[in-house]
Amino acid sequence: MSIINNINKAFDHRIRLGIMSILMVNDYADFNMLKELLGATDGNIASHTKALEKVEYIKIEKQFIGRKPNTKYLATKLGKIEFKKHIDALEKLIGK
Amino acid sequence: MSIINNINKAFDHRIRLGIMSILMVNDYADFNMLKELLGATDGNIASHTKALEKVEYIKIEKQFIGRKPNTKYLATKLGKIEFKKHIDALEKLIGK
DNA sequence: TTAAAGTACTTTGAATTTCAAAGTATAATT
DNA sequence: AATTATACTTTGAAATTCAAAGTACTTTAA
Repeated sequence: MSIINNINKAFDHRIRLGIMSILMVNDYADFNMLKELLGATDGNIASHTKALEKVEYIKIEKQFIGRKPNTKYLATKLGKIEFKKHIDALEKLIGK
Repeated sequence: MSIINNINKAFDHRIRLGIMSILMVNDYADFNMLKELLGATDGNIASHTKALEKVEYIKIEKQFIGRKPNTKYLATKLGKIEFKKHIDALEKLIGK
C-alpha cells in the first residue's frame, strides 16, 4: 500500500478539485457559477463536470429559469464521501 | 482571479504530488525509493520525475554505488517554494 | 567462461485526457 | 426580421499518461 493509495485520481485535476470544493459548501451551483468561480472555458466546465458525473460524484438537474435553460450541479452522497477521503489522504500526505 | 488560481498544474497528478511530498521531508530519494513509496511503474517514475525536472522543481544527481548506477532526486529551492504555495492554495480551497 | 537473470533506469508509442473553438438551439434585442 | 446573446454540447487536435519494451551494464549459475 503506497503513500498515494487514497489519493483519488478523479480529483487529480484542479478544475475537478475546484468543482467538488464548490459543491461541498454549496447545495448546488449552476454552469455559470462554476465557470466564473473557476475561470474556466465552457468546454472545460462541460467535460470536467461530465467526468465527475460519470463516476457519480456529482449529478445534474436541468430546469428552465424563465425561458432559459439552467443546469444545477450537485455533489452526490458518494461524491461527498469520496471527496472527504481524498482530503484526508491529502492531509496525511502533505501535512505532518 | 479564480479560486483555483494558485493551484499549480505541475502538481495536478498524484504521482507528482507524491514525489514532491517525499522530497519535502527527505533530503533526497533515489529511483527505487520513489518507486516503492509510490507503487508506480518504472516508466511512470521516469516520466513524472522528468516533468518535474523540466519545470526545475526537482533536480537529479547521478552517481555509482559500488558498480551500479544510482539516481538521487532532490527538490530545488524553487520546487519547495512552489510546493508550499500549492499546499497553501489547497488548504484555502478545501479547508473550510 | 559464458549463458542467464537481475538491476537501474530510458525510450517508445498507443491510449487516454485535456483543451478551447465551433456548433446547436433558443431567447433577447435592435 | 435580422443580429446578438445565452447556455450549454460537440469536436477533434494537442498534450499527457501509461506500461511494455529497450539499453547498458552487473551478478549469479553452470
